[in-house]
Amino acid sequence: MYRKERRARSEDETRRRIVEAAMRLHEEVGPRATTISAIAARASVQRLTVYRHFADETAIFRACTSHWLSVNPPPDPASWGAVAAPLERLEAALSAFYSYYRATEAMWAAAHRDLAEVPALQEPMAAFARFLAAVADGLFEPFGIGMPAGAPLRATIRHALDFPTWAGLDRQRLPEEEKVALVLAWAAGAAATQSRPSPRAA
Amino acid sequence: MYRKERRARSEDETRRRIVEAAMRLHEEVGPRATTISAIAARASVQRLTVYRHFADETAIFRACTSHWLSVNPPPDPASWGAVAAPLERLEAALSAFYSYYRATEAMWAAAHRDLAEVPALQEPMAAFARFLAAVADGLFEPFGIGMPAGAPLRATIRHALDFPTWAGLDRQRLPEEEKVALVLAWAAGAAATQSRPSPRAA
DNA sequence: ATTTCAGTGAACAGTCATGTTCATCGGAAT
DNA sequence: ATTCCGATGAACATGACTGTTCACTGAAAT
Repeated sequence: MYRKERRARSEDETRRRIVEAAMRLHEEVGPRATTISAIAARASVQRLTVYRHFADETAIFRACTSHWLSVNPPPDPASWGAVAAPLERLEAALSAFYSYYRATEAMWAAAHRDLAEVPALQEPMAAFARFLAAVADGLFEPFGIGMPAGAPLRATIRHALDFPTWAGLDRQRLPEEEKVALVLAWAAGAAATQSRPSPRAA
Repeated sequence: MYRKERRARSEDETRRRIVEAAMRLHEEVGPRATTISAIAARASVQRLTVYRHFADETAIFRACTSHWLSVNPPPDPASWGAVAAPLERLEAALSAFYSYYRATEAMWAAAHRDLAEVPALQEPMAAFARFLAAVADGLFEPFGIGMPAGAPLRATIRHALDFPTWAGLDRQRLPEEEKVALVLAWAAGAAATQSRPSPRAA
């Protein structure tokens, strides 16, 4: 029989080169504008070879996403799990997310931009949104504010964790520490509104 | 001579139809994906006719932008100019912007999404950003906080005026009044940090 | 030495958009 | 009645990408 060893390795090498090329293009021009031709050229591989390794663009996409996430893992909630004080915990999480966003800015910007046009992007982005929601809950809970009253604080935390929020503050040229400090101020303000009753009956 | 009267009117009619078609397409599929062919089809006009009326896509673009802005004028700072109390003034402005954004959501989302890929979009968007900066200044000033100290509040107001901020809060399903209330809470929190000194010397 | 097969290079058909030319229609202006 | 000219419809060349076929190469595996 034919078991192939070194052969399989060089095969994997080619595949890896294709995935890496696709990844860099997703980052540079966005997933939407990334053509199979461009991937092949960037990987120094024949276009046909790409087709041989991946059935369709979605398959390339999946490979890219998981590879990229393994190289750029999002912040781990465990890293601030030990911090008991709610504000410090929030600060730790925000710092982690904001430096993550700074490091991976190009990819997140591209992903958000092309979200509507690239169906294969929607599942992973939705998953990340669920992750952010869970993180927000984990940061909100230690404040010990009940849910109808805590809604503003909860919404503030969730908003702060979003990439577009970071990007918006970054466009204002705020350095990372000031972004974090600003959000902490918002949280303080939002927490203070908890008692403000909605104008029900006049 | 040939002065054309009714003729000119029907000519303008055609032009108007083209601009309207382009506008609706910009809103529906985004400026980037709007092709001249699609504009012609939508306007029930021959493709060649579009070329006759506009030299290049940029020309169509300019016509669209100005027409759209005349139909959808952004909030006028004069409408809250009379409100003296800084917080109420801020509230009035935010309400105005947020209902404007709700009404024109599709276009703003498309514009922000395609900003990088459509050069003709960059000038008008930059102009709008300058407008927002001016509005932010006008809302910040009445608080009477000096500039080094007031930076967080100023940044908060500017952030709140951005379309992506509105869109992010909207994705959290906050109704307009709650968005405004939330931002007011942030502003209160940001204003309260004005005295916090930065850790200069240890 | 021979088999196997990933990758090559070239070609082809198909889709969609661009920008340009040309002869022609038909209503408005004279 | 005749001229003007905006709009038409069809055609053509161009460029980019997709997906597929085919014969071929060359190195790894036997």
